[in-house]
Amino acid sequence: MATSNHTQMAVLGGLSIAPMTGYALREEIRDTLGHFWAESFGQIYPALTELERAGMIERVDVDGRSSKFRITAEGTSRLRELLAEPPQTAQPRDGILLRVFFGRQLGVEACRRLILDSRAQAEEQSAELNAIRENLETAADEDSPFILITVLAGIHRAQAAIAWADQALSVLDGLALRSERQKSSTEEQS
Amino acid sequence: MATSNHTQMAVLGGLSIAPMTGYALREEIRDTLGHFWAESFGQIYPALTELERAGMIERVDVDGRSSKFRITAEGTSRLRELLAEPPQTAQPRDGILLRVFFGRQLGVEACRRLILDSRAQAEEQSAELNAIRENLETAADEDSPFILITVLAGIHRAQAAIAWADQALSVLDGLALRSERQKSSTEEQS
DNA sequence: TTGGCCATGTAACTTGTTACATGATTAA
DNA sequence: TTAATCATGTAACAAGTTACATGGCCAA
Repeated sequence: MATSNHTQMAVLGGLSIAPMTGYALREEIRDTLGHFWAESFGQIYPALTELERAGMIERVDVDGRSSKFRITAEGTSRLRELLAEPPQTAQPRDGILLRVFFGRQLGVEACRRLILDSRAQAEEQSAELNAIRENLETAADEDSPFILITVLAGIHRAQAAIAWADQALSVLDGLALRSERQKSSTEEQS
Repeated sequence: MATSNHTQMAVLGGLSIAPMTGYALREEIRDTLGHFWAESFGQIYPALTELERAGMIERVDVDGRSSKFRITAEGTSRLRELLAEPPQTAQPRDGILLRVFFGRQLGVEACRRLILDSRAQAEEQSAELNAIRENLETAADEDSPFILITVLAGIHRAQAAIAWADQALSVLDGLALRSERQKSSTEEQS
């Protein structure tokens, strides 16, 4: 499979920060871009092969089984080219919202659980990112302000998810209350 | 291509609200789930064929070139089954954040433009969804509270995107200021 | 000596988009 | 009569995940 521009972008971008092996690249991407990006081995290794063939990256520190890759001058200009392309926003797909949308079929209780779970996850994420944020705010290298901005995005999103969950739960409470009243008024009629 | 569970979920879900043609289904999905879900014709038509063969949906109003589909009892129970499956959150991929992350390569000005664009989009989205929200809050049918919850999610996200953009821009301003000062102090030294 | 991590790579599969082909109906 | 919209469907392509295969190194 020919690798996508996006994967090339992530790979070249990673190597623009420091030379490393394919394995380390995956780890780096998972740990630092994890909250808004993902690449699997099945993408990274073919991308490395392709980029090397095109002279965008080169091997250094070849030591038998493993080798670090370094970005070349052509690679850097290719990276800048890719970054300058307009970002095509992928179609959003949110399994939780899809389930909530059809909540009448799923049932109020199951909806509540879904929302509570996603709230808990957002809390966790927010805490994690805030820890990273503190380190970044004192860092002085050239990359960290940009990294900080992406972390702030994650924090805002997590906070929004929490606020949404609370509001959603109160809507569901109102729903439960209403059906409760309906039930009792039906009983009175009978 | 065998259709995915998610597409089946969306198709069965759509038909659980009202019987309609494949074409109308696409429109409905685009217009009401649009801010968190997408399906293309290439997914919908094979899914309809498959679901019909499995007895989950059936044709009504066949009029030569077009036919409406209605969900059957088996279809409804299949839908409930699918909805109850744990939502697997797809790997997030945000092209804007990826570009900002490598902002040192992309340049501060290009970053600013990206962020401003995404802010404008979020403003638009927020306005659109707020209009929908007003209609939903007065609606009284059984589906609308759930739909309202998904709309609220979109509004919270859009607001978060706006707040993030403003914060990000102020980080970039600080960066520009700092490099400005560095330049002038270098000039003093020379 | 065994299990875990580092490291590389491939193949099969799943998922989804886009472009194309076709044709009816309807409004300007 | 011509363009837009409704409607259905397929084929080619693109993108990405997962599982598998392989093997060295190191610590308990």
